[in-house]
Amino acid sequence: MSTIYEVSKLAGVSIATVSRVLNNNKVVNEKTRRNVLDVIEQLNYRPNASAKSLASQITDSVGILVPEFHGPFYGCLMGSIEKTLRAKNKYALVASGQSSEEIEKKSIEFLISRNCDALVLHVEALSDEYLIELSKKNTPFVLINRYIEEISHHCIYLDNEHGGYIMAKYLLEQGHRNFAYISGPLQKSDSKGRYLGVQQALLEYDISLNESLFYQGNFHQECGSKAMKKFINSNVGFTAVICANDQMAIGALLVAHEKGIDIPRDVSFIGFDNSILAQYSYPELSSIDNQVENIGEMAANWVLKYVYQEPLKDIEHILKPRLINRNSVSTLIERFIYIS
Amino acid sequence: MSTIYEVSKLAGVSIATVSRVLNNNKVVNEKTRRNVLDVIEQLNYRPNASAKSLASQITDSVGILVPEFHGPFYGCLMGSIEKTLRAKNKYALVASGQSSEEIEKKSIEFLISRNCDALVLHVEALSDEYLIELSKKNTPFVLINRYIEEISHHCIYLDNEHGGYIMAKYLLEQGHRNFAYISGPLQKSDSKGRYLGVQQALLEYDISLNESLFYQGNFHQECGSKAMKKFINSNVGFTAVICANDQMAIGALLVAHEKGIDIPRDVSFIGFDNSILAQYSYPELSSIDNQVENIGEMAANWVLKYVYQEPLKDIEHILKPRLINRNSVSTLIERFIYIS
DNA sequence: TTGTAGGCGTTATCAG
DNA sequence: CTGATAACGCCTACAA
Repeated sequence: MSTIYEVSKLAGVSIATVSRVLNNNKVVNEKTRRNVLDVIEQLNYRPNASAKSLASQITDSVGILVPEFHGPFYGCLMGSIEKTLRAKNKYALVASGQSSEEIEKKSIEFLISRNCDALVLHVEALSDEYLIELSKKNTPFVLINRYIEEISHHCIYLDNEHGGYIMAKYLLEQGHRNFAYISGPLQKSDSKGRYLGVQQALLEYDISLNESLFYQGNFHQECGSKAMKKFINSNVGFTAVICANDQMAIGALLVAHEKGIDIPRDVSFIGFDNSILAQYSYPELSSIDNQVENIGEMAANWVLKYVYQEPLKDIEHILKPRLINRNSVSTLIERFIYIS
Repeated sequence: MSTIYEVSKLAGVSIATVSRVLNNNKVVNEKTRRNVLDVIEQLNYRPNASAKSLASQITDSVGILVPEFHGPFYGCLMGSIEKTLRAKNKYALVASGQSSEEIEKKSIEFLISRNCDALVLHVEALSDEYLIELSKKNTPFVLINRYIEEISHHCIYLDNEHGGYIMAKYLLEQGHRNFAYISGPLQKSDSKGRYLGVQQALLEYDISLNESLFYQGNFHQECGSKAMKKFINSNVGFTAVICANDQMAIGALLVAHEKGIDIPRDVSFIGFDNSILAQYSYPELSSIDNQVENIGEMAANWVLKYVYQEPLKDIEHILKPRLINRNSVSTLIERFIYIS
């Protein structure tokens, strides 16, 4: 691999000049710039990243920490971050935190020790205090899908409450009045937000959730199945099941199938996340888009703007979810009209 | 951030000695090592990665190139690679190739220019020639799920032929004799392998595939649906549909549902990949495990063994798929016995 | 067993 | 506008 010295020698200039053209420093004469550029091409010279980092304190790399790489959410998130970063010649260094406080902590140190210019964090186990403390250190970071007031400028997240609101609202508008709700773990802020949003919509119609038609799950499929069984056994009537994510919705669908329930004729279902599962389920599941790609892009833009001084317009910190309608919700209104 | 100089000063030794204890060089006296270690702890010293790389020509980072980050396969792959690497304090740098020859090429240069010690490549558009040429350059690499004879030592891949064989064999053993087959694009080696394996199993039973019961798709869901429609319209009888991946199987399932076909009573289905979709489909889909995690781990081990000289046992280059049985295949034999 | 000193390939400050 | 030259922080012969 050729070095800046060889370029300077062949071009008949000093390494300082070569460095200037490499970094687009305006002061160099157009003629010498051309000449240097030619030699660079000719030698197929590529600057050494380590040397550059050592001298400039900039690595052009940003660390991404997510709980895990598989699953529909994090892949998309990383994908859109990398794509956005990459367009500006920045590198993505990745690590998984596995939802363990210790591993998340270590991963952050791991990434910092690699001199990442910035971090994008989707952490679950780390405390607010730790993150607030981290914000006082040297490495800037963005926090995905988590809101901490003291460092709100670092936070980019989905408006879960609005998401919960629109999913319930939609069902209400279709004429549904009797709901079952499968929640995520309520100590998690996203679950809480979704639940609050749902309740708010119900409140507007003076409806409250029957206790036997509420189930708190952990976002996995099996909970959805358990929940559905509980609902059916309760013998309390309902026409729609609202699920805090798609996986639990699928779990519930499976049980409904087993029990011979016709979907959406007998019972409607709506999920959250608009994950790939929603498209592939039977029937295809109506769901709430979680904006994962936009969030990733926004996070990358945050870094580009505030860390790399790229001229970008304002960062949106709160992303709004949208309803994606498929085939799992029936309109009671139409049917009613039709029948009568 | 403290440097090696500060450590050396406080410990009363030279930086060379500090460097030695950092790199576990045996020659240093146990007492001075302890002392240095203490000071390192005390100062919370972390070696500067850029400086280390510049001096040693080793970055401890390996580049991973996959077509995309989302989807069930690549997330798992990256996850298992990162986990394995991470356990040995190596970093994962990621890039997406987007199945475009140009982008794949640029991504490789991108990763090489970052001084990756090695690459793990899952590329689709790049030619064999390019990769063979690449193998002559400085940066070692592993090639995932692709076999090129000239650089076979670099290749780690699934035995697709065996996978095709066991999926057909299993159905045969359950008494099925009339098959429909939904293939992937046959110019791709994995599709070809799976197809060959299936044919081989059929051959053992003197069965050949009816042309109207063959469909070449592109691994996406819609193809599965189209294929299923074609099969049904052909009016040729079949009791089982063999699908070259899960997504197409799901597409076919959807159509089967629409047509009121009872699965698996009327028709059995089997997929390939054992992706998350297989668990979440209705009915849960029997499938062939594609060993993605083992492949990722093996690739990382390849790098650890041959690039970082970690003492590891032999690398398996060909991974064997396994049958994962769920609820989408019926046994004709039992039914026959039962009826008679 | 330890220390000295040159080198890794850039960037950036000062003179010129 | 260009050129010397001192960092940047670490590794590694070579010497002692």
